[in-house]
Amino acid sequence: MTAEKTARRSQADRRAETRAKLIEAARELFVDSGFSDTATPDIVRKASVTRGALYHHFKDKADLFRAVAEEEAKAISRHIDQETRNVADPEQAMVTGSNAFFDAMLVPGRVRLLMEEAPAVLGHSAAVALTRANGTEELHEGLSRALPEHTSKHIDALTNLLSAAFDRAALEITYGGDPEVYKEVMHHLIGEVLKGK
Amino acid sequence: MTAEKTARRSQADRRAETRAKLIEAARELFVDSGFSDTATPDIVRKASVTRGALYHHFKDKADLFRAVAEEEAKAISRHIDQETRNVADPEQAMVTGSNAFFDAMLVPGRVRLLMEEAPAVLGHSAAVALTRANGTEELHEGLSRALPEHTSKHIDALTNLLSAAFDRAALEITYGGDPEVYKEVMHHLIGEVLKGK
DNA sequence: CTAACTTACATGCAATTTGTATGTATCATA
DNA sequence: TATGATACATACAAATTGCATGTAAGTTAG
Repeated sequence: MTAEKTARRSQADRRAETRAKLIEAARELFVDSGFSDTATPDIVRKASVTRGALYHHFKDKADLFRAVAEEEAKAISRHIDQETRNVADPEQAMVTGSNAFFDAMLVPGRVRLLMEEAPAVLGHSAAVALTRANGTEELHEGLSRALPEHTSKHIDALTNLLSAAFDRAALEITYGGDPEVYKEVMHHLIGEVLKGK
Repeated sequence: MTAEKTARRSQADRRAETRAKLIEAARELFVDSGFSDTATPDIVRKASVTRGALYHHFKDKADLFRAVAEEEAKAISRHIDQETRNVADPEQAMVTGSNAFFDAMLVPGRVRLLMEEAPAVLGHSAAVALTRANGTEELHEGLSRALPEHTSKHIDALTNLLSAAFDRAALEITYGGDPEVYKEVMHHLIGEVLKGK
């Protein structure tokens, strides 16, 4: 039974554990204070490790932020995939996916991390690449089916712009906007686009 | 004739001049390196003033950034207002305003400052407040005329979401996206929404 | 089983950077 | 021209970052 009492942990286990502790502690502080107002000594204190561990696992502070943001994006992806997994109809998948997106974005800190901090810390390209995997497929799929006469470049662009609207809606909701209003308007928006065939 | 040879400048003139120098130097560096990778000693060196002057005029580095961003937003506003000034028809004003927006956003650095850095440095609310004055009136006006059956809350939200799409389009264009494609899709998007009456 | 090696961390340090406190020059005004 | 206010200049203390170097824990060849 592999002697479970602290002794003789495998390297992989040690590694995974301290990485996880760092990412969790960093997430909390980045959410509370933002990237540049969070100091590495605070992070490691909260994680109960040393700065040496941090710089062993991550290239620099921004690299740690990247890891945090990636975890967050993956969690969102997982949630959306799980919700839409059994929805066959493309149009229904868009609705379900959209609701799942808003649902996932309610988790405290996600908006702050992915939409406010990430673009500045990682740059726009890297930031959208993170959320690129979030329900975009369902949206893209639905749009290209509904608008077959459009070129793929146009569909891509349209997906991108609607995706930006989704992001803004989530942003406004976390800043006190009425969730129902924004969801309705968002669905209205998509509805009009789909109708426009 | 107020002795124009460096001597005896008015306080207001001194003030305005060093403020302008600081804002201009800071703008260049913030655009090139981002907010947190720009150091105040570099800013004042480029502006040919001292750090004392900087902290006399601005509360802190973020306050200087705010001034830079405000200047930028005002410049955009001026350009849009100028272009739409003589357009009476609300629907035409939306088209003209939209083109003016994209035009204004082509000025190097604007996207970086207002859309990438500002949300992280000033927070989302302050950042959107800056661009709130940018062509939003034309958009809001056009939408509420075309969709009279919607509540004002819904019109506000719709304006906000379309505004986010505009922003994303400008962002993608500066990152190499095809301007024509994004403009077309943006106009298509608005067209569908207006039609949907 | 142990010596050699690799990985994971710990600690100390040097360089920047920020904001402030305090001093000085320039301008306005009575 | 004296007095006050405004606009800067300089010095400094504290905080922060990344790296360099040292040590311990884990892995593997023989």
